Amino acid sequence: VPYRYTYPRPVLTVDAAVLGYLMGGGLMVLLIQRKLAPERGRWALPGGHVRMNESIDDAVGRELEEETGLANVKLEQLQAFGAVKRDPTRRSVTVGYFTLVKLSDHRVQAATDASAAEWYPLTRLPELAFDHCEIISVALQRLRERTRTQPIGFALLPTKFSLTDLQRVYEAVLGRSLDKRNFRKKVLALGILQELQELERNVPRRAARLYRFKPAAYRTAIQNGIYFDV
Amino acid sequence: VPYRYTYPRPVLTVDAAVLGYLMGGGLMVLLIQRKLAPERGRWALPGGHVRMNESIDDAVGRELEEETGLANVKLEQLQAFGAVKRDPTRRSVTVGYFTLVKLSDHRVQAATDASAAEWYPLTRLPELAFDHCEIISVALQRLRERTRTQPIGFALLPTKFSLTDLQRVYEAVLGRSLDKRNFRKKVLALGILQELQELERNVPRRAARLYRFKPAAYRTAIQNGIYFDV
DNA sequence: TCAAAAGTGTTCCTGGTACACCCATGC
DNA sequence: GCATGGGTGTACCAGGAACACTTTTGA
Repeated sequence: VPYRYTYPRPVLTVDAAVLGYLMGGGLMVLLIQRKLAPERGRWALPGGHVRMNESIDDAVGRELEEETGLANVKLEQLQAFGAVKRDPTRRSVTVGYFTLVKLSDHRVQAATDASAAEWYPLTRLPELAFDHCEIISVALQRLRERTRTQPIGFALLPTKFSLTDLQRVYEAVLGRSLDKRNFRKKVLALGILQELQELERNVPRRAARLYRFKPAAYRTAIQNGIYFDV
Repeated sequence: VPYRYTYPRPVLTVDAAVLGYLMGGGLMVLLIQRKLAPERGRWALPGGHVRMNESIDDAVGRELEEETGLANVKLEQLQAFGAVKRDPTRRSVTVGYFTLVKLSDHRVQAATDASAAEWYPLTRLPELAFDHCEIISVALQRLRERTRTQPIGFALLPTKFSLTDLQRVYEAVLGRSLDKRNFRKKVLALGILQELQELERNVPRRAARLYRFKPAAYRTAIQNGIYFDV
């Protein structure tokens, strides 16, 4: 039974830019290969149609899980993308979302409308469907703003990490190098890091001390925001 | 002829939170009274349906002009609002926009789907249709962030204004009072103000000097952003 | 002469920035 | 012993914050 409306309606979709950090590889984004038209076979952000009985926030979480297996991820809305020709085959409007995940936490796996799901480095993206390249660039912009007010590094790193790891994350996100001494001073001053009695293993140099974030202080920081001007 | 689709589609609309500043009255928002269902007779943000052959950015400008007479206004997107029950009568998703205008520049006039168009102070809003109250609060939040990076005062004030006028704008937006001497020092240091050989008239006190912004320097500031931490 | 707001500088202190050398480890 | 990154402290400077009195004008 087709659905009938007095006036035409654009298709409404949601898309998720899920970012992760690969040690030694920089920022990564999770892509799927489309199994269906339009843009069949091309790489794209996970996403899909909004159903009538779910909010757009719920829709993007569902689509992400369906297509990549990533579940229980809290996504933040970026904005709507509504250029007339963004989908050459029909009028569609999408709402972009983004989030940060630890690569180590998630083994991604293609499913439903995706024939593959893979992490790609932001610096070497394949040709993407629709305006997904623009969505990713808005996500990156948002992430850069976020560094000032949220402890983003900890969403991206494994539980235990060295201060150098953390600095590399910030350098990858901001796209510039930072002063080691000043970075450590500032990040330790936030008071959300706990020094562990543990060092890196199997490195061909002096092993770095490992840290983790203090869960309570970290939650407070997330909620109240921080002021971290690197 | 009704339009038919294989899957159901939410209605897609756009809404504009147009903010102005009234001397002595604080921040104002432009509202219309709805002439049509749903929410007929209730006050709401100007807005309406997105057509198939226009971008969402174009749609919001068109709707604003149609309903209030405000034309050639550059609106900035906030985000999409897509809770399932935001419109109790049907599934609809809206994209919120906002902009700043000089009250003095615009005589608003209701038209098409609006039976009235009026400025309301943000502090005394009537009961609003749908989730428009939330859209306004997101707009205000965005405006506060904007004070750091854009010379917002000048979008809201008449061409000639005193430094006290400008300070009142920032106080209204930020919701706190500012130190007069520090404010003047900082705002003059931006180098986008031109001192005029002209004073206020008809005030029952010492008249304040008037300023205007230097057009060239102002445009540069808009483009490159400023750093203005009041 | 009173009320009301205009206009004006200085001091203190915090916090950012720049900067170089020794240390520990694995090979 | 050498290459590699780990780890550490100081000095300078800019800019923010706090703060009070005199001036002008109209009523």
